[in-house]
Amino acid sequence: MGRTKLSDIAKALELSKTTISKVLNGYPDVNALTRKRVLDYIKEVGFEANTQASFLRTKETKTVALILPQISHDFFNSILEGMMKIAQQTEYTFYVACSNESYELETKLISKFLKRNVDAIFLSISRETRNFDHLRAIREEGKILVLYDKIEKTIDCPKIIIDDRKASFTATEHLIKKGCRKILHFRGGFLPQISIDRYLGYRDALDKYDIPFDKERIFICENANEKDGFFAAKKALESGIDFDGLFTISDLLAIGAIQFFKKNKIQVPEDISVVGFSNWKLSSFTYPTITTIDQPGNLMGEKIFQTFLTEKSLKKQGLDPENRDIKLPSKLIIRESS
Amino acid sequence: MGRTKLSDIAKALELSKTTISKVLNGYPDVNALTRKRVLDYIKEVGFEANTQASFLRTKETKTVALILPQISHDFFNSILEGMMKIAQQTEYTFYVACSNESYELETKLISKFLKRNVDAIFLSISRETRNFDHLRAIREEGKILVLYDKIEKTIDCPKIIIDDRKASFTATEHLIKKGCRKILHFRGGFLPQISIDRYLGYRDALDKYDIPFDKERIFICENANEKDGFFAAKKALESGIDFDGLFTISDLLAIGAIQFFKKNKIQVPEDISVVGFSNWKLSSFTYPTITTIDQPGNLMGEKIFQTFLTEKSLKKQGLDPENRDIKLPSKLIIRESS
DNA sequence: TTTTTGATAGAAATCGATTTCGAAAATATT
DNA sequence: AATATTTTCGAAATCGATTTCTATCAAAAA
Repeated sequence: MGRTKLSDIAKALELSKTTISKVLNGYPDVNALTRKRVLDYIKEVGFEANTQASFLRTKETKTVALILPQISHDFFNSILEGMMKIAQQTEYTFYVACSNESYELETKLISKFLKRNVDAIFLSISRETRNFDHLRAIREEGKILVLYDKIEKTIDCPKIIIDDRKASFTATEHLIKKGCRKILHFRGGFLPQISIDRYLGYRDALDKYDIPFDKERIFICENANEKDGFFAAKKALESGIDFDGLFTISDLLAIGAIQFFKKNKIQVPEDISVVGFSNWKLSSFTYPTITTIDQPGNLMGEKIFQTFLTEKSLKKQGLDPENRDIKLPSKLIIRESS
Repeated sequence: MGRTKLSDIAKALELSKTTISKVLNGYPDVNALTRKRVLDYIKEVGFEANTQASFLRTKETKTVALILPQISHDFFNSILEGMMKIAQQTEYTFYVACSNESYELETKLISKFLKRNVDAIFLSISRETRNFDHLRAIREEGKILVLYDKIEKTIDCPKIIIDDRKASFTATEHLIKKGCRKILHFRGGFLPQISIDRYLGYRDALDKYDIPFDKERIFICENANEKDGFFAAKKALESGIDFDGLFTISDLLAIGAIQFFKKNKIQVPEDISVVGFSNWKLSSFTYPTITTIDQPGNLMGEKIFQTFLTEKSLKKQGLDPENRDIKLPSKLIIRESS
């Protein structure tokens, strides 16, 4: 038996494959009555063209690939969730893969997906990535690239990001309004754009309230996890510099730091107010619960996919899109740690 | 330009497409020297056959689909993670989708993936699902089905599960050894096999230690989240029955219950010992931290994929596999709540 | 020397769709 | 009534591989 195919439909309706295909693809040279007859029958038997076979002529697979830098991360998780919700309603299916913050794996995955002829690749650049030729290759193959969260400004493609600088400004301003004047900042590495932007937001807030910046209060945490937070807090205490606030670029860093503070009888928020970033689910279950920035992951997932769809339709019309970057707003969630 | 294809290789080596294809697919009627020449050249230019085109003859897409019932759930997340790690090393790519515990969406997704001609579907059955015809349809189309975690015993296919009954036994036994004799059990609905098995494990432990079973101590929580845990605890307290222990089928239920207990000055673990299930990341950050059962999600993800591979190779050899179910061990993680 | 066999390679059909181009019929124009 | 134009449809080529079947040539057997 097997799945019904175009030729089955043609035979059943005593028409040619050509005509059926024309109806399917909206060609004008089909009689209105014939068209209706075909459409009715197709709906009745639930026919859909075989994507693999169509590909040979159309070069479209109706397939996209989402590459995440991490998988066990609430934010990337909710991006995945948001994208699923919206992509499942379309004819598209999507591959998911994880670069594990590795440049090598990232290039391998992209090459694999290009060989699979995906229509688009959605990528958040890995922490390790310094070279961007593999991204240009995507566009050279005529595929659509959408960068999200960790982007590279010099690549010509749509980019969906959180307004990190503003979010950081809000977080830092919150600490200032709580009375903090000596605010530590646990930042990420030097390269990822988000790490830079969050640092700049922190500086913006200090500037606005005429608080002198002291680079001794900045600590770099390459891996935004509890351990790094714990040790950064340790380094801060041992450095002898005084502090009354802490803004970290991840909730896990905040948790690690708070664990260290607890151990050393530094009370949160009495002695030091702490603000994290990302609104991990667990940040509302810790003791104390953690003030943080909520990133709209679901929304971002949806926007990525929608952006792909509009990009595709623009391309089909031969139009050149411009200013296609999207900045999503974030929200300060105030909890016990501040 | 475009990607190199079989005919390009044939032209470059002055051979026919046939011969190249034969080398690719291991046919014997190719001269050893010719074979080497082809293989060398293929490696040099990094050629791989176009999967979509191959499909037309072979009916294989080198594609599988993973359907998760929930996405924001640490356990299912680590399954995804484990599967990625192993699948990324193969030529396979995989689609991911989420049924959201909905029967309707589950059937839709399966039908979508079958239309996409995936080689296999990996499914954890949704909470709502009562009818299993859509699963039989997968096998009737000649595709491989692997059930994991939430399985249906009557379907003839490989099944990968955690030994839930034993895990529950261990968890309950742990409470008994801590001195509890009046142990509450917050269970799931009546249908999912895991809910039944965990309940049976609880009973097993009571039986072993000659503790009378009291059905008044069983509370059903349809949604294994904090809210349900909170209200189940409330109902337990209001029912007037006494208790000194609690075993729940999810960490979130435990967290919700503990929140209620805290509010009502019932101390954990002094007044009541609590054990959850799943080892969510957050269960080690709550106050108190939660004793729980760790499910090897990564391992399960790997096993699912490996099982598919062996199932496929058996099928190719025309062998009928038997006893292909895998039960994975779990581990009790003892923390402050008990 | 002739015939048989085995090893090796290619021609052509095929998978299931799309798309180009031409033919036939219906309609409009002169 | 003759011609031009539209409408409508289908034959056949095509996409990039696989697979069957046949052809060739050399070596072995007769």
